[in-house]
Amino acid sequence: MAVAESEAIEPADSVSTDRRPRADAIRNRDLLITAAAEAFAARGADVPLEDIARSAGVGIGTLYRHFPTRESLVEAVYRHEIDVLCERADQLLESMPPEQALAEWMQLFVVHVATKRGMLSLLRPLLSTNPNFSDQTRGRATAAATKLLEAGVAAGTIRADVDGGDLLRAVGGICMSTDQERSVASERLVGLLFDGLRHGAAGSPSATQPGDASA
Amino acid sequence: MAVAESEAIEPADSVSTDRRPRADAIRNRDLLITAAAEAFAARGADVPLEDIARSAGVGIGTLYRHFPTRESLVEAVYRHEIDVLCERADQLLESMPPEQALAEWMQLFVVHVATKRGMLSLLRPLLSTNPNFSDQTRGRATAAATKLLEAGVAAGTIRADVDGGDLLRAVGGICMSTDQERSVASERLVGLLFDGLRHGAAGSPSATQPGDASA
DNA sequence: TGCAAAACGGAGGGACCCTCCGTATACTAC
DNA sequence: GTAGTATACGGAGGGTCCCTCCGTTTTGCA
Repeated sequence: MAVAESEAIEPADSVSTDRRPRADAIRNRDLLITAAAEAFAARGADVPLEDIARSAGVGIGTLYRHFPTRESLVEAVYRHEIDVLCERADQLLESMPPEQALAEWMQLFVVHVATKRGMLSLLRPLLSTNPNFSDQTRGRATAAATKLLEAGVAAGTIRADVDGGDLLRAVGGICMSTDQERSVASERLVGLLFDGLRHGAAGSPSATQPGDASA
Repeated sequence: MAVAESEAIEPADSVSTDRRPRADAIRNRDLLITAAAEAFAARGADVPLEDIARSAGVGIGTLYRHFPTRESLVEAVYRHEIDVLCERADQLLESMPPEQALAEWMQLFVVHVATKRGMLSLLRPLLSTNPNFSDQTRGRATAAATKLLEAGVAAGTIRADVDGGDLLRAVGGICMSTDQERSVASERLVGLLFDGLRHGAAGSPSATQPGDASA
């Protein structure tokens, strides 16, 4: 999985007083993020940074130049994972019916959370002490979820009384609560949730009232 | 603050196949717990264990013999803090009217949580992966809270519709949510909570219904 | 008072962190 | 193409902390 476009190097409107980074710098940064994502997922938040540098094929000095602290690396990995997830939402919507795209995306979300589990002990303090970072990432993810939901509502296959924020909280909550290694349970529960989203859609025979608490 | 009695060395009913520890071992263990509590509170969960050993006046080898892992030390400190808190509940009840004892104890609780804040990042995983340890400590604390409440109820100065578990959750929740360094806010909120406990006591002029949500 | 068992202390090897600076590489201007 | 320079790379090395191991000391019992 290539790191996506390294988030739009430089808006043209800014005077180029600070130049764009050199090509090798961009490449190495991406290699590091990819290697770090794998390492955190496989070996937890305490992986030696030297191992990450090695598996990315760069020197330890390069790692530290790009990411002065372990937290900054975790942050970059997290941001990148959110990027990928948002991007996939668009791709899925283009290639399949909205409700199927939504289902796929929710399962994708589970996988991504499982991947991030290793980083969790570092991610939590980061999110709680850094509100504008957490707002930003949450906002992006919510927007993607909303887009998927709205497409489903427009097609009449998804109920209209759930918004992106709700969906994210529900899926996230399920992933967090079933905190065991394997995510099979999460996948099943998220599937259940998805069925709930179909239930009571405009086109469905058995529409329920908004706010109805029935399972 | 001396470490209390090193939790009742050995019940007499067990055949002394395993002897009681030597006096210096007991003393050093207590010194280590005291030093660790201070160090964790002052410098967070990452204090070098060597510093703790030094400030306890023992060698690093001694620390490791008593507490093979950092977690085991954290656990011992936590257990000891709970001990002290429970003990103080009894002392307070003997030396002042029940509702005053309860008020004092709640404030004491705030101070103790503030003390433990440094250990929190190690304590959380410990509590969540080790259910019977958490049950045990929670049970002890709940018992102390219940005792204080019941004494107040018997005296007619504390309302009867709150149990020890509720109280602990409420006070604990307040301490956790106001997660800033200083605990002044916690102390004020806990004071507020205490006033709520007096409100609607048997002897109070303005009794409310159990379950009444009014402040 | 003597003697084992128990406990102590800290040297030392290993893992990891992070900085620093000599070397290599990619851009730019000509 | 080429020369020059800002930018980026790599990894040696010094520092911190971890944890084990074993010679020495202390304690409690007979």
